[in-house]
Order: sequence, then structure tokens, then C-alpha cells
Amino acid sequence: MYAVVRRIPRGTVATYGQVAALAGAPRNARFVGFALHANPEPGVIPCHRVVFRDGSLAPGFAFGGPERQRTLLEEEGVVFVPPADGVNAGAGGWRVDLERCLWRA
DNA sequence: CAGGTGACTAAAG
DNA sequence: GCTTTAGCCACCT
Repeated sequence: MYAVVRRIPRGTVATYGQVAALAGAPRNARFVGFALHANPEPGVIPCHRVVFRDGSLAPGFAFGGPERQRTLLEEEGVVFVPPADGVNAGAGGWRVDLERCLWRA
């Protein structure tokens, strides 16, 4: 499963469900986060490439801040979509364009 | 070895 | 429509 997370190509993101499915457990999406939380190999596992079904990742976890997420993913070429709401909520509301950047095995 | 945990996900209330 | 409950199963202690 860690191999699966590491296999996520740069510039793409995978949902917990996606990783879980590739890991061989389509129903244990929650465990995916748990495994990453344990993070037996810090720095090796790109946790920031793993996002929610909505396209956003766990706020307060992952790396240090939602702002950092957008920067890191944008740096890798991941396309971000601003909140549909006219009022920009800052980093909150920003989601990854799963249609374009969702990792496809 | 056995038990507990969990960054989710989907469905029901 | 939004909030809360139920289920899942490999990894960690």
C-alpha cells in the first residue's frame, strides 16, 4: 500500500478511496489515512498527493497547512480550482481538479 | 500473537 | 440540506 502511495506520479493526486482500491481494499479508505499517519517512511511518502474524495486533503495534517498544500501541488503541476463562491475563502475551499489530476493507474 | 486504531466513504435520520 | 451513524481492514503498539 505504501508502494501504491509512492507510485502516485508527480503532478497527480489520488483519493483515499483510489489508493485504497489500488492497495486492494476498496472499503478501507479510512485506513489509508491511518497508514500514512503512522508514516513509517517520512519524506518518502507524498501524503500531500493523497486527497479526499472532494479533492481536498485533511486540514491541519499532511504537512503543516492548507496553504502549503496548494503550493506543493501547484509546484508539481496539479490544477487547483477556486471555490465556486465569489468570495474567496483564502486557502479554504480550494480543491484539486480530480477530473484532470486524479491519478489513473 | 492479539488488540486497537484510523487523514474515509456512503447512506440514513 | 445538513448532520450523524455504521462499516471497513490492513498497519501499529
